[in-house]
Amino acid sequence: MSKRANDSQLQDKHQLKTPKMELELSEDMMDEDIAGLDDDEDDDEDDEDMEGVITIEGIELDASVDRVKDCLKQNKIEVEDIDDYDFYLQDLRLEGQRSIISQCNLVEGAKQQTRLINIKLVFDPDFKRVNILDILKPPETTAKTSANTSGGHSNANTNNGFNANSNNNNVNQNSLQSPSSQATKPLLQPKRLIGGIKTNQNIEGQGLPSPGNRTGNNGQIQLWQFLLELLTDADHRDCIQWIGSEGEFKLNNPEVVAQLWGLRKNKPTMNYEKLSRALRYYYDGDMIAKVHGKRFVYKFVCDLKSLIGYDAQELDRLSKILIDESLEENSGDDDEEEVNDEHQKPLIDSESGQTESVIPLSIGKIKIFKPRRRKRFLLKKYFKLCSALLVIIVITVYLLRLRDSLYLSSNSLMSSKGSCDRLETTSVWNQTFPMLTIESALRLVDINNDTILDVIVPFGT
DNA sequence: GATGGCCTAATTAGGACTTCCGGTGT
DNA sequence: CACACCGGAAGTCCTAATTAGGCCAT
Repeated sequence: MSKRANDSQLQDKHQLKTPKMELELSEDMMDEDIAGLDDDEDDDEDDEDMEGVITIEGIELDASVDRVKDCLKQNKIEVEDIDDYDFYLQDLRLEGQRSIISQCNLVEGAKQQTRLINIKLVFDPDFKRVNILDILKPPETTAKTSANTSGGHSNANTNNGFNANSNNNNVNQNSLQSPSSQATKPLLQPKRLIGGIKTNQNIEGQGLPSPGNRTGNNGQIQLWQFLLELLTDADHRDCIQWIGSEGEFKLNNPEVVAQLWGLRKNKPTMNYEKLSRALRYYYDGDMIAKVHGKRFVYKFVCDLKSLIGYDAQELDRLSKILIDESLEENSGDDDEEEVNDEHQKPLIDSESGQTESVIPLSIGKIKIFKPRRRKRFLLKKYFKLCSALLVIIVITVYLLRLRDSLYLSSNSLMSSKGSCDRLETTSVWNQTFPMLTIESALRLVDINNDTILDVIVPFGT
């Protein structure tokens, strides 16, 4: 709501600043690329205060690592042997020729929402490694403009753009530009995509088809995702926050969290009692567990690192960095009064459809894992069933033995001859068998009709 | 007329909760 | 006693998959 207002204000501001540029650029990118670059340099320095971070703006959605390398070369990045560098996205090594997006599980819907992306990366010379920090989506207007102008962005076109950019030597603090992004640079309001979680609301909000997986809960945000989102959102640190570094988090204000959850799920009557029930369903799985003895404290017991690329500690740290970063950006953004809420976007952002500022895409290493709740549940059920069967079998055997013993005792009572007090063996017949292999249970049968049970030791050959 | 392809609507199946409630523990 | 917490049971909502039926072309 307020974010939306702020974002739109910001966009308005930019549009007022350079209304013409956008139009002209749409018609003739090449010329404006250079102009746009000059115009952008100041902004870039404001944008990128993090050390060594390079942003490539407006590169094609399906750009490969090699393509990014070309872009870096053409922008004269001062890194030796860039070809020797490997690209990593959240510890996942990316293949050079495949598109980056295809290697980080971008859903179909995301492809339909944008044709250009911004890539934030940082060099790690020690390990000859380029770490992709963020994949960002330019705002809707940018994407649309780009799409319109291109048949727009063909490859030939983009090459020109990078050449035009080669004036830019201050790479560490500046953003690199692809031509289509330069056209709209003043409008750029990058949206963090890494770790973004798709929500149906947002997709629908964009009037786009739900991309879909086949998990049965397609497109709907799950509670654990929502909690992660809140936990990485600076706006909600007062109602929910990490405690410790082991994935524990506390609902400082459970009712508020529940209301937010209800808001997201369109359940106005949601409260903590219901939310906690939903949380308890996670206990059967390996997603979230209760921290016993601590009120309103739960814990992510899943491997967040493999799940979303960050563990709890990193998420907490990164969200703090985001806050700091945003504060710096705000202080750098001297002349305008509006607050840029971009920094307050959660790392795990599946912001509701009400705020258009974030286009949530399942990109990056987010994979929607099904909690193994169902499986555990079925196993539990199976175990119960087996236990019940076992009990029945034990009882049956016990009853049978009881019956036998009763039968024996009744027989011995009936035969007044008294009980057996000694054993005597008598050879009835002799027979040699080649081999006795099968042994059965001992049986008591009255073979010679003397009313005394004979012991049968059955063997087979 | 038979067959196959395509499209659409209805049905089914399953996951993830939501709602309610009785009970337990602190 | 209040309140957090637990877990069973039934219901809801949503989506994907499957099925059925109609239409059309060959």
